[in-house]
Amino acid sequence: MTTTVEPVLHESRAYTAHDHTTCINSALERATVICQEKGQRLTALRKQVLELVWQSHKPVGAYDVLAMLSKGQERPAAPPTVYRALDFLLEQGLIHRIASLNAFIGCSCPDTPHAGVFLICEKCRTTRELDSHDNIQNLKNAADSTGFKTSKTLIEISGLCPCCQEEASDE
Amino acid sequence: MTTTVEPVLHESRAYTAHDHTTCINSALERATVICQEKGQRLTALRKQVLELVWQSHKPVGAYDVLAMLSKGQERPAAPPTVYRALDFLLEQGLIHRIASLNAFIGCSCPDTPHAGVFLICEKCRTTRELDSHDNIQNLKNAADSTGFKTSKTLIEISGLCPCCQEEASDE
DNA sequence: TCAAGAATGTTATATTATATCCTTCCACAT
DNA sequence: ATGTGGAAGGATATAATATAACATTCTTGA
Repeated sequence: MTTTVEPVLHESRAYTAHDHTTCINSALERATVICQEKGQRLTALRKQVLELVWQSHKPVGAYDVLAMLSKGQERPAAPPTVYRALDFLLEQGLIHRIASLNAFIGCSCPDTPHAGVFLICEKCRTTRELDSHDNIQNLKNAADSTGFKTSKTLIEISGLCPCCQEEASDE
Repeated sequence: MTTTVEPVLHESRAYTAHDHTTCINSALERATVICQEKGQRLTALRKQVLELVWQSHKPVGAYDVLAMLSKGQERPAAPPTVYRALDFLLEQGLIHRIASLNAFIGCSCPDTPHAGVFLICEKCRTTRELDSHDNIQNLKNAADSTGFKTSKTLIEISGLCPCCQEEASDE
């Protein structure tokens, strides 16, 4: 007998219309708590950058954040400002980096550190995080069985999200 | 009962001393045949770039290739020259791109198109390609079971190769 | 209150990648 | 053999991403 492992979607709302302010607020609140518990300083800037990353369910480039951050400011922010904030958020596990897009996305389950599996829509870029712990473990095992010692896994899956598949079939 | 799937290492020599000219030559020969069969033109430039990518079992940056290519030339090559050759080699499946390093590595089994699983040593950067077809398939299934339609998978595993683990324990 | 370290600001530059236009080369039909 | 069309490569410029290095400000705790 085989145990079927159901993949769990961390951010199940990514594809459907929803009150996105809830996503943002809950992300900010959780971040606040997490940083407090760890004795890390979620400064105003870092919080703002986190909020900007969470503006959508699509990965955001550092320079997009930079532009949003600078909007309306007399003196625009400089790249290191953003990269440092992003680095902090990465370290705290509050965001993930999507290597194939050179972009960043809010982590939908920052409470426990984890390697993400990302489903990236090639059409609309909406990106969903999959909790595929067993698959990751299997990969790790495969790697380690060759004598390798795994420290990080990076898994990015590109394709079409359900919405964009529908649109494609309409045409 | 469970079937244990043994991972297959495509380039088993990556970590051990070996006559690397054999690796290069065999890669070039296979590339020649593959392109001939597909009616693709493996021009002198493309062949040279492939050879340069194969100089080691570590991913090589486009600008590294550029520098090697320009070495000794009166007029150095320009970036598009290299990127075009690399794009061609990627399309033909003769090399892979390692997104986490913005670098390229020769494909050790270019005869059949495939998604790679890469074991990247964080210390010496030696990178080995793992044939982990079943794991990839499982991941795809997990993704597709959520309504996603997978087209590409990117899997990069960082850690320590056997050699660098030994060195670390020596210290 | 002051000192130390963390965070941010500022300037400059490194690194990676692409757009565009022009020239050359090659395969093929004539 | 020769012209032609499209692919390949050369050349120039610039876009996009990321970091180095140093100055200033802020925070926290002694």
